Amino acid sequence: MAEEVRSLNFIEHIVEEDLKNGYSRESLRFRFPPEPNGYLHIGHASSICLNFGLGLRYNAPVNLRFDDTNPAKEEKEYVDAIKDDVSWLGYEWDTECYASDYFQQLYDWAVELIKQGKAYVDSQSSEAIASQKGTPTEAGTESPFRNRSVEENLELFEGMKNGEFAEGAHVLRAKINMASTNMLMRDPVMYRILHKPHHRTNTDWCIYPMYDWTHGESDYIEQVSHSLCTLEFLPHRELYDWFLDQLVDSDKLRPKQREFARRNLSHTVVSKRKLLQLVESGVVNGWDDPRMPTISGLRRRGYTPESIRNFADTIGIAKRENVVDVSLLEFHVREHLNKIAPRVMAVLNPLKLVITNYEKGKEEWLDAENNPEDESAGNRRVPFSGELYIEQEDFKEEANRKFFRLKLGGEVRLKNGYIIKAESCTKDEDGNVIEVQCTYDPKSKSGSGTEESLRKVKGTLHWVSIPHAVTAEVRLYDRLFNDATPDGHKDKDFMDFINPDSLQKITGYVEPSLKEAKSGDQFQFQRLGYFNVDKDSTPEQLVFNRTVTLRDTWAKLEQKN
RNA sequence: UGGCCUAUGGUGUAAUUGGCAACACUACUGAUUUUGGUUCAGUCAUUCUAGGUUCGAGUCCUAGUAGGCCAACCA
Repeated sequence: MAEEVRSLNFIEHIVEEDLKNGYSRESLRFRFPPEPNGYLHIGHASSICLNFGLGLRYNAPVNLRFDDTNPAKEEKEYVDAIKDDVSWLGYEWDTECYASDYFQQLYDWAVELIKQGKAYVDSQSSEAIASQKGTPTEAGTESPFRNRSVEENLELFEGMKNGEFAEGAHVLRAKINMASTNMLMRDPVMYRILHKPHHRTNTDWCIYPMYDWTHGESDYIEQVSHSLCTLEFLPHRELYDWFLDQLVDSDKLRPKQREFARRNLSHTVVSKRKLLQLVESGVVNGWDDPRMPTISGLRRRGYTPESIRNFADTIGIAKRENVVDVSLLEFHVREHLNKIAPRVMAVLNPLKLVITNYEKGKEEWLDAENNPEDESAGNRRVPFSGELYIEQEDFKEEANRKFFRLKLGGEVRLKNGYIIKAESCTKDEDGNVIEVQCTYDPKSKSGSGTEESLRKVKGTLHWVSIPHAVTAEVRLYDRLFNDATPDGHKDKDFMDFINPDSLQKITGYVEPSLKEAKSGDQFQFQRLGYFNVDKDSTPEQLVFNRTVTLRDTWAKLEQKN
């Protein structure tokens, strides 16, 4: 067993340091805390892999906690989708938690804060409160309600809870410091009135705690040791700590918040608003469209959990701005699929090839290796006949020596089959080649062991026997955006960079072994790319998605010329 | 004009905490190959700038520069 030496990321360094300074290994606990207001995307995947990866590394529990404090935006549908996605990525959470389970405890603590004179009910409009907030360079001014008596605050807060007031009538604020250089410390709102049913607590509550007054406290209740979030929450840390200061019991673990940079993927957008816009404008066909950077989209596209986990592991975690090139993600799917995907033959851009010296009506079943990378994958049989499809790109009447494919008078091997020689071709009135006639060498059959079968020819083509071919709908996906950072331009909207050719639906011809392929099955169409069976697929009408093409050095060569 | 964070090849991350700048991807060479795939070998850096401390600085200090975050009854 070669021990892989991976250097620690800065979060792991922090944990190691804490371990050295008295934290016990048993006290470690992490959490992944999504708000159930949308679908998880590749950015969340990084966070999931970070937190659950830490759990695996330290054998520590990881909670899946839903940060469900805003009933206006949240739905059960999202809770279920999130659970699905985390599970699919291959992780098991210790406890399924909901911030809404802590509403009563949070309320009791808030009452405690009021009694200590550290929180007060403000009865101004949100606009008035905002205008008193000040700016980053100017201190704010104190609310006229800041010094209400404890009794009055208690009474009003209870009234808020009991539904005696309209939305917006009052809020509960922490009494901290209106002159703080940190805007978040200027008497932040802890509770607002929302007469909206919650997907779990229904109408039990009509006041809802804000993020800052929920997150750290939830971490504390769950005894999470390290609460990891993205960098934009860094200014929240002071407040996170202030709230904890008010209520932490010295014999219990005190959670700490640490921040890392969110990962940005090139050629994509990830904000919920923008993803929603893509869905609603019909640019894509839903949240799980294979072009979407959502986890469900990636899954439908044919990405494997392993490939996403390896990707997350490779890009690591740090604190600086970043744009990870999508080619790294593509590398990881190819790497994984190369090991596990059975090879099959499919022709997507057919050109008819007739073998003139092959006996009319004859068929043969040729032996084909399922996966050269995996001996245990075994073999299958592929039907061969005198009329085949090959790719149009694989034939030219004339070409230079760099062209390893079929040209008139040239030889090529048909994968798993015979060596053929192109003799002539026929064209339509526009001059397009519509059929190629060739002859084959009957002694050159692959695996037959004859001298002729061992003969080296430069090119090998994939093919499908026309009488045996199964037609299938094939969806060729490409990047959704033509720009590396579609939402990184001040003067242009990200929608301006939509790639109009991100989806091309064609009819392909596949070998008959694919007839039984089921939704989710993954294949390598040899020389073309990796494809999976879409959920739209039926036994009558197969549907394949192209996950990613194979690396194509020939295409690059051609492009240069 | 305030506070805070960040800066290492084209990209992302490392560097035993002051000791030969490493790994992966991309790109480019070449070898192997019944997938122009895979695999294998190789090429690509004034560590943002300027000073300083030190035998020695990516790492420490000072001053700049650039980028990011912060004024929701969102999370």
